[in-house]
Amino acid sequence: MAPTDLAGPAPTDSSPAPVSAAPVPAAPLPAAERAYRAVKQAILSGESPGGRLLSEAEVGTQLGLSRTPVHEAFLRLQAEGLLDLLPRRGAVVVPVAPGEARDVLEVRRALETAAVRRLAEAAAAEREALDARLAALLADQRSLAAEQDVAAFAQADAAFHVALLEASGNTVALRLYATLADRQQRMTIGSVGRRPEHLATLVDEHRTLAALVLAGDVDGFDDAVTTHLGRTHAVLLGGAL
Amino acid sequence: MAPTDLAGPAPTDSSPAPVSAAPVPAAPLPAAERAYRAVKQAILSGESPGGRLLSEAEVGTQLGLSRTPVHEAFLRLQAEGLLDLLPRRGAVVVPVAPGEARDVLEVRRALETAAVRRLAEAAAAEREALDARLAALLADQRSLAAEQDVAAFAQADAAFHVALLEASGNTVALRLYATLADRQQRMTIGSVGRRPEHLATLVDEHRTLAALVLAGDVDGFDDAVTTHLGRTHAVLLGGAL
DNA sequence: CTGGTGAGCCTTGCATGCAAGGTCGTACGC
DNA sequence: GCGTACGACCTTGCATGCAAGGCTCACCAG
Repeated sequence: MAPTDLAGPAPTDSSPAPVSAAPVPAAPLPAAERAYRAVKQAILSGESPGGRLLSEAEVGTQLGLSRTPVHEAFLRLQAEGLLDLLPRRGAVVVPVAPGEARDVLEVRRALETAAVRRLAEAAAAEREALDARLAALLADQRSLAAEQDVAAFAQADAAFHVALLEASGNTVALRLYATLADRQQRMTIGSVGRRPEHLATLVDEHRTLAALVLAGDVDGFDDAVTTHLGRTHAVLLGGAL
Repeated sequence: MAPTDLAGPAPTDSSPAPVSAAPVPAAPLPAAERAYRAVKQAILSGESPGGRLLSEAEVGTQLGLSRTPVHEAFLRLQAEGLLDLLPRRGAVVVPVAPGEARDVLEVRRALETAAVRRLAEAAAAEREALDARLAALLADQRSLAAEQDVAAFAQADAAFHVALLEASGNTVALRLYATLADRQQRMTIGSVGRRPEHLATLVDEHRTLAALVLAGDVDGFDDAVTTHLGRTHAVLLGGAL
């Protein structure tokens, strides 16, 4: 058994919270949320690979929770397309589909270009405010690229692209975009760190993208971001450039 | 009380399924699924307007279910962005945001154009197969337009656009697109039937779109679909053309 | 009349219990 | 040896019970 390893210590008693010595000062986080994050993390990190059969009781025991919050977590993950709930069988981790990388990249391109299109129609002041924000993010990326910290860079990269969506003000697009980030993380993890020497190239491309946004050049952005997304994927995943 | 009217007869006993005289031969549908559909329908149809506070017990009573399946339904609807769950308060129906129509339309345009772009790169045979399918859908639409059955036409219209996404083979995009349809339905319902005399125009535009897809003219499609989506929204919603 | 305080009611969070459904393994018949 | 049927186990579906948290409203003091 023991398909995954979601919890640390196995709780022998059923007390709700084992006192918790977490440094987080905030509320102890509801059980359902803990279950959700734990299972999602296990899936995205590849710890629970595609095809794995998860059972509520099993996960619940490992996390020291009852089945109820785990069940709810499974439901949420099914809605996100990460889990497939089989009626009376269990929950299987949906395997990454063969062409999923291409699918995600295409949608990201479409959403980002749409965001830039809206920005191009907005007041120049709005674009300049965004540009200032992007400049700050670029500075971070430059140092991360210099340190060749691929994991941190991946996060900074995501922040850059999300900033575009946020600035566009299209909340519907932003929500959809967020689910894509999860999927991409899942595809990327496990091969992170493949090409740290190319991170600087990605930063350069980000600078170019920022300039195109500021200029309101939608077509130029569309071309550039298409290339960029493909390269990002290649660098982080270690595929062909 | 009685904010919504989700159930028909009030079940006095707690038997799981009241024999059910439904003509559907399939399984009696799980309780959680029934709760989900009922609540979603109530939201999308506008029966439960934005801002309304729903309680699990209340809905459960109306549907003859316990709180558990209703709770699960609420969770799913929150994931879809239709419900906002307040920790110990209840669930409020998320109101349609002011710019939501524009947001949805932009994303639809982006996703559809992306689909056509991929189709344009695919084999011509694939486009021809799609074209045949679209032609069949167009025939349906023509008769529905003639009958000025706006509700049925709205469904046929959705089917046309979904067919494009399906044919592209981008399952990620297709999933995202499906959630958009829900939102658009919610914006549309309540004003359906405003401009039945313009349905023929929409059919014509669909024919044009189909031709552009067949020809692989991505830019032409992008332009045409942008106009078309705006007009569709206007016709079904009764706004300015 | 106004401000504050307390209790009660309402809500959900979560654990548990029971029952139904499915799968797999085994034993039996051929 | 092979096919089939039966049984036990494992899974989820859902109802229920208990407890915690928040809001509202009434009551009281000033």
